[in-house]
This record gives sequence, C-alpha cells and structure tokens, in this order.
Amino acid sequence: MLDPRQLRSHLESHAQALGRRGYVLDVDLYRELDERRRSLQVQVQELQNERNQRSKSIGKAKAAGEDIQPLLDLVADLGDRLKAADHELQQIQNSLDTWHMEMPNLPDPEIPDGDSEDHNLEVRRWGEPPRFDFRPLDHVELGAIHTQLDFDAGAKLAGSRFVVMRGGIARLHRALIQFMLDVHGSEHGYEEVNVPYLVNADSMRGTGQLPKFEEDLFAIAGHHPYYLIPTAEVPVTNLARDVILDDADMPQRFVCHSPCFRSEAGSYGKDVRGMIRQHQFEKVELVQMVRPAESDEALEALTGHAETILQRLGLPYRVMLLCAGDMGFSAARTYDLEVWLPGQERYREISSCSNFRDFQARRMQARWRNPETGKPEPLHTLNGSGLAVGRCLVAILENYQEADGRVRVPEALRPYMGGADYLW
RNA sequence: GGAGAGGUGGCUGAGCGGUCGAAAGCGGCGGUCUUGAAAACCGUUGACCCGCAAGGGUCCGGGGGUUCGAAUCCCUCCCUCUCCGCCA
Repeated sequence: MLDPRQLRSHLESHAQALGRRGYVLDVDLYRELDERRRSLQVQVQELQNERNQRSKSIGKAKAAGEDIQPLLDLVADLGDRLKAADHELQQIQNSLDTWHMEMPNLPDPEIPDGDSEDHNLEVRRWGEPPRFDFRPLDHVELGAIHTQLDFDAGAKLAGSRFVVMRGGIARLHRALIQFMLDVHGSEHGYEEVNVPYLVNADSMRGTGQLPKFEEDLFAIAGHHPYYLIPTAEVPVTNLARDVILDDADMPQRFVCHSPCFRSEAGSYGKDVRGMIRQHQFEKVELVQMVRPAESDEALEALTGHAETILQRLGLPYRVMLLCAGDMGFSAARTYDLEVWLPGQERYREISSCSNFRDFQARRMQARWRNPETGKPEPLHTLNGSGLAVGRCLVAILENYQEADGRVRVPEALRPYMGGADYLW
C-alpha cells in the first residue's frame, strides 16, 4: 500500500509514476472521494465530541443527584445523526481502502520504461553456455532415460503440470535444497525458518497476493479459510505483521525452504513441456526486513547471495533489471536471475529478487522503532528466490549432460550425494 | 469430537456502565549516586487518524446490539490455553 498522505499531497506525480507500470489512476475521482471523506470525518468527529461532552455532564449531574431528564431530551437525536454520518463515512472509507489495496507499488525512478520483458535491461552476465559436440537433450528426455522424471505418473496422481521424481533425480532435488539452505544459513547469515504452507487471507493481503490475484492461488476445499502459499515469501514476510521491531533486532534475514503452489491461471499453453512451470514446485526463499535507509544496498546483497548459488553450481546466468511494466504488483525494483538452459537454447528465469520498500510493510503494519525519532515507522521488506529448486534441477541436468546421456554431479553437490560424481 | 478457562499498552497483569487511554510491575529512555559498571532512588514512557498549530477523534481479539454514555451488559465470529478422546 502506498502512503495515503503522500498520495494525497502528490497525486499527479504518483499517477504518473503508476502509469509507468500500466496502472491508470483516476485522479479526479480519487480527489473527490478523498475530500468527501475528509469533510465527513470532521463532521463525525464534531458530533462525537458533542456526544462525549454531553454524556460527561449527564454523568456528573446524575452523581450530584440532579434531574437528568432535561439533559436526556437535549441529546435525543444526537445518536441518530451520528449514526447516519458515520455510516456514510464508513462506506467512503471502505471504497478508498479497497482502492488503496488494489493500487500497485511505485516503480523505482531509476528502472527502465517498458511494458514487457523485451524492455528489461541486462546488467551483467556470468559463465559461458557450454558447447556440446553432440545434440544436447532437454531435461524431459534426460529424465526419461531411467524414468526418473515421470510426467505421466504426475498426471495420473494429480493432473497436468505435476511430476514424480525418482532415484538420483529425487536425491539431486533434495541435495539442492540442503546445499542452498547451508550456504545461505552458514555463509550469508540468514536464519533458517520452517513455516506453514497454508495461510489465512490476512497473510495473503499483507504481501499483496490478495485482493487482486485470487485466481492465481489455490484455496482449500470445504469451509477452511486457508490458501496454499505460492511462495514462502508470504508466511515468512508476514512474521513481521503487526509487530514493532526494536532497532537492535534489525535487520532480520530469513531463509526458508518450502513447496509453492500456483494455479498458473492465464498461462495455458505456456511451458507445457517439462517441469519449468508446475502447479507445485519447491523453492528456497530469502526474506529480509531492513531499515528503510538500507534497503537499496540490501537488494544488491540479496541478489548476490542468490547468484552465489549459481556460481557454486557452475551454471551460466545473466542478471536482468526489470522494466516498470514487467514487475510484480508489490515490487519497486526487481532483478531477475536467468539461467542458461541448453534444451531451450536460452536464458530462463530462476530467481526474482525484489525490494518492496514500505509497500508490504504498510499493508501488514510491519514497523520498527526509529531511534532517531523514537516513533514506529514502516520498515522495508525484500525477498528473492535463492533459488527455485525445480528449475535449478532442470539447469543442472541440461548443462551437465554428457554424450552418453549421463549427468555429472556438480562438485558443490557431491557431499550431499554420497560422493557420487554421476547421477547414473 | 466432548468439557472448561481466557483474549486489555513493547511484555506481564488489574480494572463497581459515567473525569479510564486505562492501576501496578517489567522492559525502554533521562537523571542522581559511582573512577566506571551494577544496585538503589527520582522522573519519564501507547498506537493510529484529521490539522501548520492549537486542538479534536478512534483504538481494551473482529463484527453487531443495548444505552445519553460500553474495556465493563447482550449476541455472534475468530483465536489461545487446560482436561478427556482420537491421532502423524
């Protein structure tokens, strides 16, 4: 959520900034509603003040043993007038609240213009795509060799966009998780957390999935008020919801492995082959709550932490700075990490690292006590995949394959694979 | 699933329907004392909204109701805890 006071006093510039990401703000309607709200609020407060005064004097008169009936007659209609004005105020406040909750974050002024990924900016590149003197297989073909990636089984058990992993691939998948958790936990200073994979609507609102993107989520059948998390960002960031952090407890850094569930509504026919886009996948997520002044550098550091994983695994990648129109709803600035996939002969997203500034914090009332002022202020939140495990597995299969169809185990993962240097 | 208890400020925890935003303690901050620290003592210390300010208003789990007036009464929902049963 944007700062309503900032929005009110800089309506035009906010509208222009939001326009960069394709959001059209009806400035006139907004101003009209907000002014109506303000005058109603003043009116309601005056009535409340009057009521408070009168009630107080009635209390005194009664205590003094006086006849209070004349006073009661005097305020007879006060309650009704208050109720009516308050009712209208509530309605206007509700529509303003809804509006605020559906407004995306302001894009960082320093990111490129553009309405699609075509306008994202490549900021750096690491590693060389491998050259093969044979036709490289994609991960679907590699996984089929020993039926260790079984899409038919996934379809039978659940449906399309599900997979069953077996044997060496299943173990490699687990090894990746362990490896990532260890690197971020032991070397990058993140605290490992384990969280619920079902959350309530308040949590989804806090990080921005609700109210606008309900169709992207899976909800539990029956009368249970739970949603399946689309990313660990949701539960982990919401740890800070409704709390005021001491300065001494800042910044907070968490690493969390979790499954992620996404309906993929609107992506029919996209990435239907393989395990690039699944309804269920696993991810190791990095989340930070930081002092506002430190969030820009924190994003650079966090992105670097995700990159470390790719470097240790020897996977070639590039870093993209997303343009205003390609970012997620809550983000102010986002770097995508794209890994090289020989099966597709192109770079594919494997991590997305974002600074949300105070946008999520404002929604979830996540605050810190600023020692300068002694007052609670919204803190800044960030997160990034470090990394998407399924896509990382795909990248390893395709980049580490050899002519005979075998797949080498990256050096860094061998301790997690019982020392094996090949998958099979 | 059955039975009971409870949800109050950063935390613990009092609160006859009427000067209660709320006692007390802890924690935090400032000070006295001390070479320094601790202890002790004194003072201070909620969040949010409108407003340049003065000031006003809201908030005692959420929502609704009764009343001139609700933290206190009623209804309802949510959550936490204890005991029994079942169970990974």
